[in-house]
Order: sequence, then C-alpha cells, then structure tokens
Amino acid sequence: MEYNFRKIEADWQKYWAENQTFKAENNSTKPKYYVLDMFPYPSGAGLHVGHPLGYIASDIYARYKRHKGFNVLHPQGYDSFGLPAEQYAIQTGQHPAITTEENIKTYRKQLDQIGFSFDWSREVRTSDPNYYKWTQWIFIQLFNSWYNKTTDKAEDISTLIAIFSTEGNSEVKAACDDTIEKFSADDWKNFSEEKQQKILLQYRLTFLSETEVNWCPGLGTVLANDEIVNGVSERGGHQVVRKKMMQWSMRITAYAQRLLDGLAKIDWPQPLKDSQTYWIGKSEGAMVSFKVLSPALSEGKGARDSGYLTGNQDIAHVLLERAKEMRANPTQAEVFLWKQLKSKKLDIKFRQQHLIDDFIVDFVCLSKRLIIEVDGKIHESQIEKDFERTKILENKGYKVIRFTNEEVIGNIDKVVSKIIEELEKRPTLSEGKGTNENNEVLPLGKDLGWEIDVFTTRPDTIFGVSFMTLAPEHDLVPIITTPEQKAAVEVYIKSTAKRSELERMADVKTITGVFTGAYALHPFSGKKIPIWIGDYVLAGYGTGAVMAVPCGDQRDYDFAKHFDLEIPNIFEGVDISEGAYTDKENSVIANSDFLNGLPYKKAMKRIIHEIEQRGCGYGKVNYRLRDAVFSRQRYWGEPFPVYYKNGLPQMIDLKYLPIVLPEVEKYLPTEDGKPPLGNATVWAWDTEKSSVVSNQLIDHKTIFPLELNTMPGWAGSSSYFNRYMDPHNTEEFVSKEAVNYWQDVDLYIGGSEHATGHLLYSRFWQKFLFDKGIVPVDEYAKKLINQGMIMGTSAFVYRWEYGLQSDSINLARKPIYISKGLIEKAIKSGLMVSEISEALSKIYSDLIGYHKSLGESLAEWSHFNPIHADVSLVNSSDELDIEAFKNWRPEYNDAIFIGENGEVLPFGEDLGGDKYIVGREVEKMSKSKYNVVNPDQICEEYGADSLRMFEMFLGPLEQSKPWKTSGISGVLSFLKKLWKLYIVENKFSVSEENPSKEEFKILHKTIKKVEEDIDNFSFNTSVSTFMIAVNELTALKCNKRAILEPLAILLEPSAPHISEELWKNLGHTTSIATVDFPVFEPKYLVESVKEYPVSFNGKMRFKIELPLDLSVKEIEEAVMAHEKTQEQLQGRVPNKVIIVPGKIINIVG
RNA sequence: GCCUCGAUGGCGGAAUUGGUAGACGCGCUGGAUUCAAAAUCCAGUUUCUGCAAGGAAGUGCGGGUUCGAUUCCCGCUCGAGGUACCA
Repeated sequence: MEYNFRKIEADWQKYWAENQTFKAENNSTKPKYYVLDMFPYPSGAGLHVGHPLGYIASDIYARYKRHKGFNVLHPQGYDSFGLPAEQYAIQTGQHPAITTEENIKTYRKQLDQIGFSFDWSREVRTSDPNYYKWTQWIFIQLFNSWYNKTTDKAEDISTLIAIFSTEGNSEVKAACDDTIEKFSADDWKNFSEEKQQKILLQYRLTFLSETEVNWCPGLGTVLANDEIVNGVSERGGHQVVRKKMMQWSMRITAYAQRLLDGLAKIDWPQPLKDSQTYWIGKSEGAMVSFKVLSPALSEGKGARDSGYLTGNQDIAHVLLERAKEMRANPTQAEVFLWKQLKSKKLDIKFRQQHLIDDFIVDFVCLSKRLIIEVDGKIHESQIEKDFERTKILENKGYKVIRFTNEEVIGNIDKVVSKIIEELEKRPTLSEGKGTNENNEVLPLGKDLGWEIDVFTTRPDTIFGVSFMTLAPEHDLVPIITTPEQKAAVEVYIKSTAKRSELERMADVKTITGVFTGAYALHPFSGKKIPIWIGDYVLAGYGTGAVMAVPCGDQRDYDFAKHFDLEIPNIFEGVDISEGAYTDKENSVIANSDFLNGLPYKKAMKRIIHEIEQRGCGYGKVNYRLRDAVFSRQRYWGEPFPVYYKNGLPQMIDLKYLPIVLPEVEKYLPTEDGKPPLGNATVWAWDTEKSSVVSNQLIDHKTIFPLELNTMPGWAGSSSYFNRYMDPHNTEEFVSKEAVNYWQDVDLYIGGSEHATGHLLYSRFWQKFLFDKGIVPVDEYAKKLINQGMIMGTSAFVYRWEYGLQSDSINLARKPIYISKGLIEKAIKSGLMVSEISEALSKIYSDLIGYHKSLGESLAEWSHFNPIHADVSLVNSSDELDIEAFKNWRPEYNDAIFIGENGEVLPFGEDLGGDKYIVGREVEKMSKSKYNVVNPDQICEEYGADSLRMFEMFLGPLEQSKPWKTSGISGVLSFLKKLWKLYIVENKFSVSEENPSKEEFKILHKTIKKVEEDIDNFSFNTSVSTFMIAVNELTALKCNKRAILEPLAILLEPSAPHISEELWKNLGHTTSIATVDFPVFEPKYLVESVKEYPVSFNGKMRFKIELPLDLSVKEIEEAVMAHEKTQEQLQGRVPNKVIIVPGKIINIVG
C-alpha cells in the first residue's frame, strides 16, 4: 500500500467541496475565530510558490483553531479591479471582465489543489456589482458625513447644517479646508442653495477639490503616492508629473491622530507600525506669522522714491481722503463695471478706489492681486506715467488690466469674461492686513500688509532666526521680491522648476537659493530678517516657508554658511562652529530675552504662550499625511454614484445602487481628454423616473452629467473583511447580527508592502464605519503578520564570448556554453583550463592555436557571459536538461555544451556521464528572471501536503528566504515514513495494544511542542518536531492506535489530505477537521534522571547522568568525584562550583 | 542621511526566561540492497589537529557585563526593506 498522494489529495478536495466542510455559520455556541488573508489580484501569470506562503500559514492556524473548538471564519476572494486587465483590454480589446473571470478560474484551480480550508460560499470579488454596490454605498456615507473635532468623530452632515443655521460656522471645529470664510447663522440662511452646497463640500469626508496630483501620462491616470516608486509609476515605470486637477479626495487627515492612537492597541509588527507612524508624520510646534516689511523701511526703496509722488506730509491721510472723494464721484463706466464686479456672478471680493501702497486704483481684487483700471479722458495725457505706475505695481506682484470707457459701456460681457479669465490664471492669496475693519488703509511705513506664516517644531529657538526661506513656488515670492532682485529670482525659479523630482532627490547636497530683497519683522526682537528663496523648502509641506534657525537646524546652518548669513547662537554652553546643535531634549536656551536659561520643554511652553498672547501665531500639530486622492481616470474600477447639478456633485439615490460599470468600445480616454467612461453611450440602469443614458442622468426629464472617473484600487479592499461576514446580504453592507458576532479579524496575514496603502486606508474606513455605528470596533484586525518574500533561485548558463568583436574568428561560430565548475576554475586562475582547451579543440581545432598565440590569458581573448536559464530546465542536482534548453528558445537551438569534466556534450551517443551544471543565484522570484516555480508542478510531483509542509519548513514565516525545490524531497520522504507507521505487511493496520512509556513520551512531547509552535507561528520548527516524532516512532516500530490516532490530528493542520486519509483508515466515517486537539499531559514527560553537562569556565567538557532529586551538595560531591573532573582540574582546586539543579554544572578554576 | 530588520556549517535554518551551539532537512562521502538504476535503509559530515581516543578554536568585527553570552550593553562592518531636504 503505497502513499498515493495524487489520489488521496484529489479525493479529499472533492469531499471537502461536496460536504462544505469549512463553511462557517454566523451563529454558533462555539467561540468565534476569524482568520483572514489579503485577497489576491488575479493576474494573468497565475500563482508561483511565493504566493501561497501566507495562505498556508493562515490555513494551518485556521485548521488548528477548529480542532481547538472555535467556529472559524476563513474566507477568500479576489481584488479583481485593477490596471493589468485594463491594459490588456487596451491592447487586445478583450473586456477586462472576461480577462478577470479567466484569471480567477486559474487562481481558483491553483488554490484548490493546495487544499485550503476556505469557506468559498463567502467569496467576494471587488469587480462584482453586488459587491461594489457597497463600495459605492460607503462612498455615499462618507460624502454625507463631516468630522466634528469637538466630539472627535464623524457625524452626519445634517448636524453640521443644524449648527450653521443656528450659530454660523465660527465656533465649529471641524476637519475641513482651512480657507473657509466665516459666516453667521443669518449669512447661512441667506446663502443660495448653491453656495450652501459649496460650503458643505468643504466639510464632507469625501470631497471634490482642485488638487495637485501625480499625473502619469503613460497610464493616463493619477497615482497615489504609494503607487509611485523612485519617481516613476510602480506599474510600468512610466514618468509621473505634478498636475492640478479636480479630484475626489478622502479626508483621511481627519483621522490622523486616531490612526496613530489605534496602533497602541493592535498586535501588528513593530516595523509596520513604525512606517505608518512615520507616514502620518505628526509633529508638534507652532504657527508663527512674520510681517513683511515695506521696501521703504527695509531698503529705502519704494514707490515714494520713484518720483511719482512727492511731498513728505502724511501721505496716507491725504490719499485716503482722495480715495473717499473719488468713490463718491464715480464715472459712468466705473458705476457700470462696479455693478458687475459686486454681483455674485464673480463670487470674489473687489474693492473700489482702493489704496495700494501709494497709488489709488479703480478696482482691485486683493486675494488675486488683480487691478482693473478704467481709463477716462483725464488719463489720456498721462500714458507715460501710467506705464511707470503699472510697472511699479507689477513689481509688487499685481497684475494690472486696463479697459477704456468705451469698452466697458459698449461690451460689458467681453470685459467681464476677460476679468474672469485673468482671475482664473491668478493664484488665490489670503487678503493682506493692509486695511482695518472699516476697510480703510492703514498708515504706511509699518508693513506691507503681508505676512509669512511658518510652521516650526522649534518655536523655542525663535530668537535664533536670522533669515527666512520660502519655497520657490510660494505665493508671496512674486509680490515681495524687490525690483533689484526680480531678475535673479526669476532666473532661480526657472532653474528649480526645471530640476525634476528625481534630480532633486539625487542631489540633496547642492545648496541653492536667492535673496528676494525683502525683509520680515521678527515678532519678538523686532529685527529685520532677510527673506530668501531656496529649494530645500518644499511647497507641499507646512506653509512652504520656514523661519531659519541656523544654529539649531543643519539645513539652515548649511544654507547660512553657503550664503554667508548670520548664525547667532542661542544655546547655552554649546559650540556651533562646526554644525547646528540639534539635540532638543538637552538644549538650554540663551540670548533669547524671556526664554533665557529655560530647557527645551519649558521654553516651548513659554514661547507658545507668548506667541498666542501677542497674536502672532498659535500652537499647532502638523501632520505629514495628506488627504487621499480618490479619482482615477480608468475604466476598470468602481463607478462613482455621482452626477452633477450646476457643477456641484450630487449623490445618486441609494435605491439605484449599484451604478453598474457601462460598456465602452474603447478603453482609452476620449478624444477630448475625458476618462474612458466618457466613451459610454448606454449606462445599464433604467427606471421609470430616472435613467442614465449617454453619460447623463435624466431625472424628471432634466439631464445631468455623470461622474466619469472611477475609484482607485484601494476602494474595494478597504472594508472587504467586513463584507465576508455577511456577503450575500442585499439590504445592508453587513447585518448587525453578523458583525456583532464576528466583530473583527483575529489574525490577518499578508505582505508588508501594503503598510502605507491598504493597511492604512482600511483602518481609516473602519474608524469611519465605527463612528457611524455600522461596525462595533474601530480597529478591524487584532493581530497582523507579514509573511516574508520567497526568493527565486535563478539558474545561469555561461556563454563563452570568444575573440574580439572585430575578429573574424567570431563569424559562423555556434554559441558554446561551459559548465559552472570549469568557469569557476578558469576565473580563479585567470587562465584557460586544460579541460576547456581540449574540448574546444574537438569543436573548432583552429581556436586552440588562436588562443595559444595570445598567451593563454583568459581576459585577453575571451570572457563568460551568464545567461538566465529557466529553472524548470534544471534538475535538483543543478544539472541542465540540454535537449530541453536547446528547444526552449530558437537562439539556443544550435548551442554546444562543455560539461563539468570537459566533455563536449551533444557529440556522440554516450555522454560519458558528464553533466552540464548551472550556476545559481538568489533573486526576487519573477517571470523575467525565469526563476518562478509553479505550485501546480510541485503538487503534481510531490503532492500538496509536501508543498504545504515544505513552504513552512523553509524558515520563519516573517523572514524572506530562498526557494530551492530540491529540499522538498525531505518532506516527501517524511510523509512516506509517516504513512508506513500505519501499514503492516502492506495493509493498513494499527495495534490496539497499550503504548509503552517511551511511546507516550514521544507523543506528548510532540503535542506540547507543536502546540507551542503553532501558537507562536513558528511553523518551521513544528515541521521539524513532526520529523523527529516520526523518526523516533519508526525506530521503536510503534504501530499503536493510542499513539497514531492523536498523531494524525496533530498533523492535520499542516498536512490535511494525508491526515484525513489516515483518519478514515483508522475507522472513522467523518472528517478529521473538527476533532478535538490531543491534550498534553505533563505526567508523561516527568524524568527522574538528568544528563548534566559539566562545564569548565563555561566550556562544556563532558556529561554526567545524575538523579534529579539530588541536592546541590550531593551533585557537587558526585561531580567532584568524577574521574573526568579530576582529569580536567589536574590537581587544581576549583575557585567555585556553580550548580543549577536540573540545568547545568559549571566549575570555575 | 534617518527608521526598521538581519548576519550561526557547503545550503535553508534550530537553540522560546543568559545555561550542552549547529536540532530538523537539503547537499555531500562511504556502505547495504539491486544484474543495473530508481526507491529504500545504515553510518559519517562546523573548522583545525590527530591513525585513533582525544585536544583546541568557533555564532559578521572590536570591546564590556557575567561563574557562563548566538542571547544583555557599548562601538563598528556588511546586507535587506521602508523613507526621502517634513522645518
């Protein structure tokens, strides 16, 4: 009776499927246990042996828990939306759904033959409308929610509307867009519906906004930060550029603090927690505003010195009077235009007859720095002066556009559209503080009304500020730059814009920057602080500006040194001549007025208090985490349940969900640049009152455009684990009963590459769903394990490259491949080895003379080129199947091989026992390296149980380790040996005799160890334990039921097929799957004697067997009396004898 | 640069609280069985030294704590992964 794994495995896989052995019930008297795998993306390449590693580990654990009396949920599904299927569709026209369906079939077949205990009745696929209905549903829930910072949770948007209509928004603490204007309850009520919706959109947890995104032209879509590797797209390696686009975003930043806090209560790997913590990037500090000084005060250069205005009376006063007067007496054209500018149409604030610096302008939009002048008759004689005035204003960052009276009166629409066009081109700035509450211009000479806000984690070092640095893209740069510096600044900005992200990354050391000519006012010391621009300051982080403290920050220090700026020292007793002092915990502040003598923590407290007192800033926590962009310009993803009304997004009613992905003819963007969904003419959704046709929602005969973007890859995977609890529910995402029963995932196994993607987004969604009362816990996975990567062992053949390229000897030669041993020998000596020479002379006799004439030096006349050979062409002894290799690819058809012993292999009938041995190297398993090992082949050749045990046996689950198929034979022979224990005279038979003490001891030490190992996820050592047990039982010829029956149960989680078969043959009629795990009984392991190791000065020298009940004194006597002890001591008297009873004896001499 | 993890025979790895370093498996060597091969079984296999019994050294490198360190501490080297001027 042979161990016929092929038949056994096929039989049991069929049995499990037919009997739904692993179907989990949503109610049970047993305690629940939820074991989850990261569901796969079904790629066209199928599985290689690296993929199932984590699945095998989780399957062992799931099966183990079933034996331990748990109701186990162990589901599997497919993350089936994604780029490869879409790329394939673009190339071939095949619908991604078909490709995906085919790939899933392959995956399922491959998974099934490994014998997983998945509950397939709960399978989910993210691309299935019945599944993505709920992804769309969660999106709508997010849209209908805002984050209340007072209650610290997400709430329905209706609670926000209630607050707005009773008290306005000034007291609302919400996670929202920072730039929202303040309004009162009355304002709110008076706002148009449209305006109200616009405001609400800035508070919603998923919102539309113009964001700078990573645009990948090669893929025609935006990418998330974690989809970009080294500045290029993770998939395909295409170039990525920054681009502003209207995009859906998810307000994950609202949860930044809770995402950090939650890490403390989950058992996840520390490195993964660290990378999430770093990604969230919390830093505590303060926002500080620095006033920008007017050029008049800073450099003595300003408008007044330009000769345009003269006189030294109180200019401001005079000008203010004049402005008032002019406002009171407008021209007809001015009145006409003012009406337009004031109307809600432009939705932006303009001022009339306003004072800018020393000039009165007709109209100005301060937040856009746009001045509109209407030229009447009076100005006609002043063209030259106006030109000069425009120049000065433009130097201050204003754009001046002029219209004539005739233009304004004659074609006001054209004028307005020109203004709108200009407005759209200009960046929006917060209005300066150049005016007081009555909209009157403040006296000049104080400041320009501009402030530079900086975020700093070291406000305590504020007295060390000796300059400021702005990012080149900072909004204020064009405004504050002085005319003298304008050219230099422009050149600098151009040069930094040219430097790509990659270059900037590669070249961190080069310090570049330029002075703007402007100065800021130090809020405490009152000193003038020069304002610089430098590309070490990033526009995207904080405010895009820093207060530079060269004595406390190395980058500021380097910048100061490079441009010879002041480096004041504000640390007590610290030398900063060589570099900045960055040890904040141990710093004591000096030369800093009221902060003198204070250590870091006290100084921080004091300065933040002072900053807030003076109104020049406030304490602030800043996060590196950005809101997650949620739009993709793809076809193969979830459609948004969104249409647009007056340009504002509206959620499609829940009753119409799912919004099914429409058919398209082409999967590329449309000709006018819309996403692929723009190609859809018919949306598969039609009801009596509403229907979706031709990209439009028709509701009561009104036509609205639909959202044409689709959701990103992480949408479908962010809550799939909850859906497994209740996958067929058509009424709810998950029922209360189901989610209250299963609660959360007890064990989650998957790769660490998802640390800052899926594993962060899914925690965010879970917290949101928790806030909304949909799920009962706010962390979905109690324990997470990252399985390590399995590396491939690539095989190389060595092609002999002979002669120089120009050499005629190269021509008409067949490629020659030389075996690894000979290559190594040749490379080591640097000379031609005789085996190769002789072989070569057999092939091409003329070659020998050739290389001899060159003095036999290898390097001079040839070298060896390693070439990847497919690992399936190599056997377990690294021997190449020459015929198969030659047939593998056409270019190898006429190859010639020189074997390990120097024989020319294809010649003659007898190969003389020589072999071609390949070289080996461990690399990442990948198709392009021809080192992937297919699990199907392994199952066919060695069986699924062998594959399962071998994958575990390779090493610790979390480590990356190389795959070498040859090792699997050890596991197979173990299974054969195990099988034989149950066989007597070629028949299945066990003895009913009572086991001996020794046999019981083997069994129980195995139970103990295996239990410990599985509990610690140390599956590799549990395999060893089984091998030891089987070896020992074989040695005892043990054939007793009382030992072999529990052994089968112990082994079931790791090798389920053989265990089921043994169990059946032991006379059982039902599956072994839920049989109780054997109970460890310590009594079988009690010993009466111990073989003590005896060490001398810590080195073990010999062993001595002693009864365990001896006292320390008796042990010492016995050891000292031992002849070997005397031999070691050679008459010396030991200084000390250490005895740890039951453990060790150490004699110190 | 910073963060994290790691380094043990020819190879994968074991040693769970500081207590016999190298379990278990692969590979290799020798033997049995066989006409032969596969399969199977037995013995050996860290290094150096020795015919052997034995002896000595040894867990990336250099120090330290300890009766005793692969394990703990300090300082390095190398490798893998993450991150990238985060103010």
